[in-house]
Amino acid sequence: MMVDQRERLEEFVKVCKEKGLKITPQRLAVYEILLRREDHPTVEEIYEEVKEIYPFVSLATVYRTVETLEELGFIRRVAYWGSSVRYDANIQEHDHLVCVMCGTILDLKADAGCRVPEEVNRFKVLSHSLYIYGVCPSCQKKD
Amino acid sequence: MMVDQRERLEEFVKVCKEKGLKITPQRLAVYEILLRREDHPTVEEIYEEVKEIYPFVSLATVYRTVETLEELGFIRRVAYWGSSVRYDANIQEHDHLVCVMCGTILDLKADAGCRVPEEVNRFKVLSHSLYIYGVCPSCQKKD
DNA sequence: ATAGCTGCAAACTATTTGCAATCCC
DNA sequence: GGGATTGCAAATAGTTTGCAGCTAT
Repeated sequence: MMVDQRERLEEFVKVCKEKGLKITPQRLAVYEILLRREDHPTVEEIYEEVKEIYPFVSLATVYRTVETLEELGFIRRVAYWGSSVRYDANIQEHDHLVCVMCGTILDLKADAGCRVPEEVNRFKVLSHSLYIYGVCPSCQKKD
Repeated sequence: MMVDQRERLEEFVKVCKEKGLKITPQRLAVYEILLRREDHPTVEEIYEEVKEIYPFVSLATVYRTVETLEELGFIRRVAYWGSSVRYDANIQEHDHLVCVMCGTILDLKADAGCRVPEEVNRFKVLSHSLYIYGVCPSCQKKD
């Protein structure tokens, strides 16, 4: 697990070098945080965590960094309900478990068994993901 | 199809009366538009269409109306990629076909065969939906 | 008559952008 | 050194809200 994250980080450094992008501490921090977290944080949440290490970081930088990471294909924007975008460093196909009360989104390893054809309604299919909506254990208690 | 829409509209009127909500032309127009359209419009798009009939309608009213319709369970917010929320008057369980180029979202009738258990990871499951991402025919041409 | 709605404008929240100073390679 | 990146502040885009007048029941 840890090893995999390190590999991903090294891959990121490699790709940045290839593209002439600079390896800044802020960039590494944002990607590390996203690799470590499993709850698909918002940009604001990533910012709060980066600030613990680099107190002078600006929110705009975090926005620009996630944009870069997304363009390079290292992270994905998660389809969401709430008012802000959430990001996910797990770029393999996987399903999502969404709490409709608090908005938390967890990854589900196993594909629930959907087989999606390469073409649907004349759309060229690129990927798919299954969203399961429910109430998480901690929100069930609140009720 | 038309009949079904009329039924839904009558049901809406009935529920409004029960709850002491007023049946205003703006409300009916918004719901009618959502029933008729199959592309999950944004609030702005609904507003543009309502304006054709009621030129003095305000965007805020459309926002308030979709909120009401959502609370009453007549429409659903669709998980989305773009920057604005999209709404869907089809409240039955169904899957979505999303164009990653233009953001259009189409409904897919047939369930792709996912069987989701009632409890996953200790979440109480309420519903689920499958998102298939791809490129729509018209965006394929643009490339 | 009156509670609920509407339109307007102002407020808010999330995100993007321009720019001068700064930092990696 | 020099282009890329950053932090700040200002600008946008999407959405919400307060309020006075209007409308459906």
